[in-house]
This record gives sequence, structure tokens and C-alpha cells, in this order.
Amino acid sequence: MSPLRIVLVDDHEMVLQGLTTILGRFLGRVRVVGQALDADEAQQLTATLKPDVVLCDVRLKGTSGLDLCRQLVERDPAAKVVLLSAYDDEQYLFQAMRVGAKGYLLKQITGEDLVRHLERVADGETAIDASLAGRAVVSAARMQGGEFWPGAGLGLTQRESEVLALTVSGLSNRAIAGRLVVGEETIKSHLRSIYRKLDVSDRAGAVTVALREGIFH
Amino acid sequence: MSPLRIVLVDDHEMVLQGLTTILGRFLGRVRVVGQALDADEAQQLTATLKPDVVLCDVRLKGTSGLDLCRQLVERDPAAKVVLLSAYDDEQYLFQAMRVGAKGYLLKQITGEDLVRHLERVADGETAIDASLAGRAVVSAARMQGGEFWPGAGLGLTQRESEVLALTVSGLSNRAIAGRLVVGEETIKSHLRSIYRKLDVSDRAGAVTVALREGIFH
DNA sequence: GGCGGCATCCCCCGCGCGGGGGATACGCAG
DNA sequence: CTGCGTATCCCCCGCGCGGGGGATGCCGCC
Repeated sequence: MSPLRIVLVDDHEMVLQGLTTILGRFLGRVRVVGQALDADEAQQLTATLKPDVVLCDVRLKGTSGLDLCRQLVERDPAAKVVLLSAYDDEQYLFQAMRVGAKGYLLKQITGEDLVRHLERVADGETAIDASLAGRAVVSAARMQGGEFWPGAGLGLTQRESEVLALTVSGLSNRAIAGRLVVGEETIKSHLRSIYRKLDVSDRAGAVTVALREGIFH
Repeated sequence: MSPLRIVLVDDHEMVLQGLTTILGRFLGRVRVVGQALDADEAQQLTATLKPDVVLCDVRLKGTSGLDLCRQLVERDPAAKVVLLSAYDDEQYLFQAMRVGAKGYLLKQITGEDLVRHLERVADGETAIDASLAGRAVVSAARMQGGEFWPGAGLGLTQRESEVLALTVSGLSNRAIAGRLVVGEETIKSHLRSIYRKLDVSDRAGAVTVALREGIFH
């Protein structure tokens, strides 16, 4: 079996160099056939080289690696993109999966593990960092039996999250009620629940928590 | 002149590998004598090897590169630590300088530039990314005129920014007044000015703008 | 069927807060 | 000196909002 043909994408030259050197230790199994420093370069390289796997950083100059991944998969649904990230975060992982990535690995990964995962992806499997995957399935379990909405992690219901989102955007209780086509008293009731759950005493506190927690843009 | 002896610190093996390979192209000028994956390892290596320059990522597992830098310089004030960061941010740069770093470079840097900067640092100079340094001096200029505080960009005065910061942290008007040791009416007056300037109608709106704008963490 | 969670709506109450007027004092530039 | 901006404090007013009770109907689950 010939070595897997890999294209690397990262906006840091030193990471490209590091990956190339590390993967160079596994000459019989993988081979770096191209390197790209930005999304445009990556588009061209993958179109011409048709690599077995594209190994791509999630953060790129200009566009994000997620956007690049989405575009690559749109153009060629068979494309296998593995995202490489410094962030050990379930939300990023989920985003990656939604844009069609075949893998999500952390930069702490060792060379041997990286090659193993690349081979798995080339075989049509999915490669996800083990410990991150563990936590992700816990989240997934909670997601089952309901949809996933921003704020679910804070114990808010879907409706409460909608109310909180509109509160963050600066609307009054009356305005929120109008937007959601319910009574103002309903909004006040939801807000009281939100305050209890977030352990705050007013809408300003709720906004602080929501934005600090990274929910709602 | 013998090559500069360099110790690398980064929690990602691939970055270490990349730096080593890149620096390996300049054998006559620099030489990587040690690599560390965490702060403890870095402490030991620098203590025993006494390298000319320590090249260290700002983000490490556990402690931050800034903390590590502070410790290294405390132990040996002559130590030359250059921080390597992915963040093109003046605030980080200022933090780096405050903990005694001799340089702040971005990961986008090329091998040739990196070596040049390392040589400058070894000569006792300071090495800072050129474009970042440019913007930093602009900020510094504004600081000199006494015109720099979080929120200055939004047209807020220094006092108004303090009030807004405490509002974001969830305090009531009375509590803010107590904290700033002024009357409650004064706080209300400041808040009215803030609302006008930020074009919002209540504290929740002010919090939203403040956090979205990236002021006050 | 019962039970709990969720969403909806209702009551009352009181205080915090926003908005509108001010005033005073300081420092600084013109 | 005479403004201007800033910081401090004061008045009054009214509504929004937070907090405390509820009630109802619809689910899904055991």
C-alpha cells in the first residue's frame, strides 16, 4: 500500500515545518505532498493534487479553517479534511463536524497518534481526539431527547435561551413579548427562572453571564 | 563567533519540531540545545544549560508563558526570554514587556527573521514584531497624553469607564457608589452620560456594548 | 393514571432605576 | 478672564422591573 498523500494547511510556517518533519518520520505510511499558508492556496492545492487527507488548522488568516473545510467538502463531498486545533473544546468539535470535517485533533498530539488517525480517516472512519471525544459524548447524551440550543450548558430551556438572547440584544420585556408573540407576564416569568439559574439579580447580570460565557455572539 | 544556544518552550510537540527544523537551516548562527514541553521542564533546562536565549510560547499547559518568563527572569535577571505568540495584540505585548521578556514575536514569522531577531536579543537589544511594534507606539503615544483607559475608544471618560466596569460586574448603583466612595446620585449621573454616549437605554444595553466591544474582559 | 417539566398567563407590591431638570467646584486652554 | 469639560451632588417623577405568590394546559415518562 502506497503512502497516504497529505496536504497541510496552516498560517504558521513553523507549524507546517513541524508537521512535515514529524510526518517525515513515517515515510512508508504518509507523505506530505503539499503545504498551504492560506485558504486560497489550500483550494488550489487540493483541487490539483487531490490528496487523500487535508490536515488543516482551525484558525487561518482571513477565513477560518471551518469555512475552508466547508468549501472543500462542498466542492468535493469525498474530500477528507481533518481539523487541527489548539482548543480542547466540545463546541468547536461540534462546529467542525457540522462543516463536514472527518476529524478533529489537538495540537498536543504525538506523531505516531497523528499518523494512526490519518490512516483511520483515509479508511473512511472518523478521527477525534480521545479525551475530547469522551466529553463530547457526555454532552451528546444530554442533547438526546432534545435539540441543542445556545445556553443549554447553563441549564436554560430553549424558550429561556430565546428570551435571554433578546434581552442581550437590548429589548425591554414588552418588546421581547411582542417579538415572541406572547404576553409580557410570560417574559417576566421566564426571566425570573433565568435569574435563578444564572445566579444573578437583574437583566444586566444575565447579559454579563451570557456574553462572558460566549453564548449569543 | 559560535552559534547562539537556544532553548525552545512550547506545549505542542509539532511546534517544537517546526522551530527546530527551521532553526536548523541556520546552523552557523543558532543552535537548539534544548526543548521543553512545560514550565517545569523549561526551568530545569535553562538552569542547567544557561542558553543565550529562551524562545517560549505565551500559552503553555498549566502556567502561561508570561508566568514562566517572570520566574526565569526573577531567578536570573540576565536571562533573555523571547515570547512567541499567535496573538497580534498590543495588550499581550505590553504584558510580555512587563514580565521582563526581551522580545515578542508572532508565529507568522519566517525563519530568517526569527534568527535575526534572536541575534539582536543576544546582543542585548529588544526584538518585537515590526507591525505590532508600530501600532504599540501609537497606543503608547496616546497613553503619554494621559488619554488611555478601557472605553476611551467609545468616547467615555475615565470615570465613566470605571462606572461601566462595575456595572458590567453586576453591581447596583448603590453598590457602585460605595465602591467608588461617592454618592449614589453621582453614579446615576455618570450612567446617564454613558447611556447617551453608547446609545442605549439601560444598564443591560450598556453591558452588551461593553462586552461586545471587548472592553472589560 | 400520576407526576414532573415546560410554557403560558394572572395577581400584587415596592423599590430601583431612567429621565428631566438643575447646582457647585476644579482644572485647563484660549 | 471666560469658557469648556469633568466630577460631584441634589431635586422630583413615573414606569419598568424584580420578587412573591399563584393557575392552566400540554407534554413525556414510568
